[in-house]
Amino acid sequence: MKEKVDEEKRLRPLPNADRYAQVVTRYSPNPDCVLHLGSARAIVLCYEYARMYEGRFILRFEDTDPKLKRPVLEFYDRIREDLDWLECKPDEEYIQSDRIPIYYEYAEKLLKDGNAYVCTCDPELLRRKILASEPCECRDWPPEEHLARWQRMLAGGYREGEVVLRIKTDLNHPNPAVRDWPAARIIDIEKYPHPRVGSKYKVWPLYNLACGVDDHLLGITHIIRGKEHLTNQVRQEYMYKHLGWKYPEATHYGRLKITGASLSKSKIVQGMKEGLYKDWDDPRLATFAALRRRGITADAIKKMIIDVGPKTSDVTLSWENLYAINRKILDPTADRYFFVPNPIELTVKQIPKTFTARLHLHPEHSERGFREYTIKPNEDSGSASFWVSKRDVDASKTGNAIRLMELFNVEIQSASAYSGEASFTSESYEEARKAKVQLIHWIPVGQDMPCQVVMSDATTLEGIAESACKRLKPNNTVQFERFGFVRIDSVNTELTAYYAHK
RNA sequence: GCUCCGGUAGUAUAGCCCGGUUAAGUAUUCCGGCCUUUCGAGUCGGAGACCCGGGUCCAAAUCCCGGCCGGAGCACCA
Repeated sequence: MKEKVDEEKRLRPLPNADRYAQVVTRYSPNPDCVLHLGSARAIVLCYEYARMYEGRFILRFEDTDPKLKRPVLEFYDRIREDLDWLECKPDEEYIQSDRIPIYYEYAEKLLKDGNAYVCTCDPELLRRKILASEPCECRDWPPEEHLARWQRMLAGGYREGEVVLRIKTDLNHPNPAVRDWPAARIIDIEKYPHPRVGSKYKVWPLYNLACGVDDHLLGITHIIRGKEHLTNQVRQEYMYKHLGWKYPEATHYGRLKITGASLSKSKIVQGMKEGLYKDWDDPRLATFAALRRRGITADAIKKMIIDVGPKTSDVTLSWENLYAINRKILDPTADRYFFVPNPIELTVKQIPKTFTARLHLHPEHSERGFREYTIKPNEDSGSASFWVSKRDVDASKTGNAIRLMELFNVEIQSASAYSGEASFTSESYEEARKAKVQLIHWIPVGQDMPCQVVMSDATTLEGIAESACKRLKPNNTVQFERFGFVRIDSVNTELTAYYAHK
């Protein structure tokens, strides 16, 4: 009784899921770049877990740094599009820059209860104090004083860098990074206006304040994020304690890398600025936009992420693996067509009659139909011309037999850089098969269209596609036989396709 | 340097918490056979791993200690 056949790999259960009425997860990107494969772990895991427990999945834009990690308007939509494409549609969406007053409210409460303070110390001095586990001179002033400073902060009575709101923790905490962490600061908002709310707010919450408050307010039960946030959990737990809240269950997974491609936002942005990449979907990038354009399916990405799971160790994915998953998805559905890269014109002589070739769109699904080509030899010479790949002709030396798939067998007589000559030898497939001759694909000259394939290194391969490709539509994913799977990008008088993988 | 994590075949993952029929399973990869009018798919077979050293125990990938290696954090970033 081995019922392993259809056993899809499943996610391990979420910790303490049964303690909550409904599981709520969130994905909270900073809209300062497009999404890429590195983001997939958070997105897919959050979404899939929410689905698995019939819970909710929330998208929350964390755009509270108008200066250093400046949000860019176009990315809000691009991120929504990416999530859409991944079929990880959020049930709710929030934008932190719309919620600034809420963070102010909790900052005030923290201040009032003496759990936070507005520090006016010199940053360098403060740093030394904290490292030495000593309070700065502001820390122990009465709450009223700090509340007053806070009001002055909001009113614009301080300049950028002069003050910072800090949450009291434990000055003796072994990790200096959690001691009295900063929660809000002033931004020179005239100089660095926020793309959505402009110069409306001078005081901006830092990650732990905004994220911590939101996770509680939005009812997040399970936080799934990268392990770079491990100490943020420790920091936020102090704030939760001050506020009398219970911290959600938190899972911190390791970094995701993929061989050969950089998953660093800053490098992607930099490459774009320098013009190294034409666009966010440059095939060399591992952005979702690029993967999509290359015909990598959202399902393949999801499957791979579920396979990887939420472990804390870093993983280095390999493209081969992604391709293998994608190929399994594409193979049953992709129609087959002929594409000849680096074509040469092969003239076949002594063709005894008119041939009609019927080429199935899919080898295992004949019901999908076929393409049909009629080969009518020239009345005088008895010859006809085909586009065939130079590589195929080169591989079979002069005198060798090859078979044009589903058509007839020929013998190569000569070949140069751009053309070649061959003569018809027989029609029978069995004969070719017995002799184990190479089967190659072909396109009748005249029943063709120019085609270029953009490869994964952004180079372009010029060639010729069969004329049946004229009916293809952008976004179709097909297999060019003996070449690989491609996604059709545009169809006009010529065809442009993006290479996915073999 | 300090504070934390983690190390199973090329890659990824299961097993570890609750030590013992797993002589470590699965996917991919690679090699070979079969099949196939694609260099795709399918199918059959093969190759390939518990970081190292101690300890506990009848028994350790599993527990303990040390080392090595890798990663994360140590921002008025997220």
